[in-house]
Amino acid sequence: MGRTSCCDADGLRRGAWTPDEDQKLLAYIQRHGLGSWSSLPPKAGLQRCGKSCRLRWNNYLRPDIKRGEFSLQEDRTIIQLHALLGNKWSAIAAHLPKRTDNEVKRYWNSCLKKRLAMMGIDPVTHKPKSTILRPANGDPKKASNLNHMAQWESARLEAEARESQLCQQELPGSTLGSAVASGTLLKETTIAPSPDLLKAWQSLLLKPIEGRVGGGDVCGVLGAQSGANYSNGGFITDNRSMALDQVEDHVQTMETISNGDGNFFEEIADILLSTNLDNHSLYTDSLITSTGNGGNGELAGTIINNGWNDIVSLLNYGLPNNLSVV
DNA sequence: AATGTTCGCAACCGCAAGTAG
DNA sequence: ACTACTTGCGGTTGCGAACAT
Repeated sequence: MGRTSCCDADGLRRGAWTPDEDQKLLAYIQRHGLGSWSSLPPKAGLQRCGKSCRLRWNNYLRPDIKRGEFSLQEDRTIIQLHALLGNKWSAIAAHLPKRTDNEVKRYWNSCLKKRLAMMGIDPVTHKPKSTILRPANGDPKKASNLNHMAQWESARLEAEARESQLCQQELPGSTLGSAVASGTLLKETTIAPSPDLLKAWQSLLLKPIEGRVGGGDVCGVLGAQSGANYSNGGFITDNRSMALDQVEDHVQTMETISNGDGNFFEEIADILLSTNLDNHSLYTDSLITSTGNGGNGELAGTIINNGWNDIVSLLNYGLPNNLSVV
């Protein structure tokens, strides 16, 4: 489109596809299935490069493509996965049945990004633009955690509001809303994670370990505690290594689940519950021990706990009803 | 009605990773 | 181990329709 292309040199066509070309490509793939894209065009009688054919097929001709408006559920999934994965459009699209990465990307750029901006949330960082949360004790790391929580909570509340509105409008007397709120929908949804989602999840789990000195994102409060003291290991006890083992076990479990037939999110929920995260036991009690300034431990535990709640929110509120086993 | 602007969409480009020879 | 080729991905562009002035 206005630019020089490799196709031009070969005298190949470019630009919009004609119905005739679509028909030729469709007919060829129906007859021979998918194979080498580079050798397909001449065999199919098309004067296109293989790349162009692949794109046309993947973004338009594939029979399992859903077109039209995105549902609220899809909106929510995109926003939450984008917060988790960033611009990994193919990974996000993998969790939206029948949607292409191109369409998800376009929808994000043309619609969702603006919507978030209007809500005062930075679509890149997913953090509130003008934070009402002052940096805790002037510590930017703590402020970062609080901002992160704020954006998650904001998205969650918005979704919750819409859900409840839908329930009232479409399903009077339905228990859907309470099911969503209580997380019981989790049990009814079978879904496996994409490798990217799994990776993101693992990084969340391991972040407080790897980044214990410098601090991190959701759980980076350890660094905010007292970087200097942690850097010489002064407050790390045996309990800590036990806790690390626990976390690493969970990561291994996650990998097992992701390879099996289990319900990924259900298993995660079980892990979270079995680890007593609600009681801050994993980090507050095991990792943050006698710091000599006790109050910080409580604060950190609260933030960490909220961090986990963010993830649980993703699991509970972000589960699209229409997703099936990947 | 004419013109300018915005938006939605399809398609292209370049890069990186994977694979075959 | 190296190279050439293929494929997948994310960013970007151009076109046309819809909307605003």
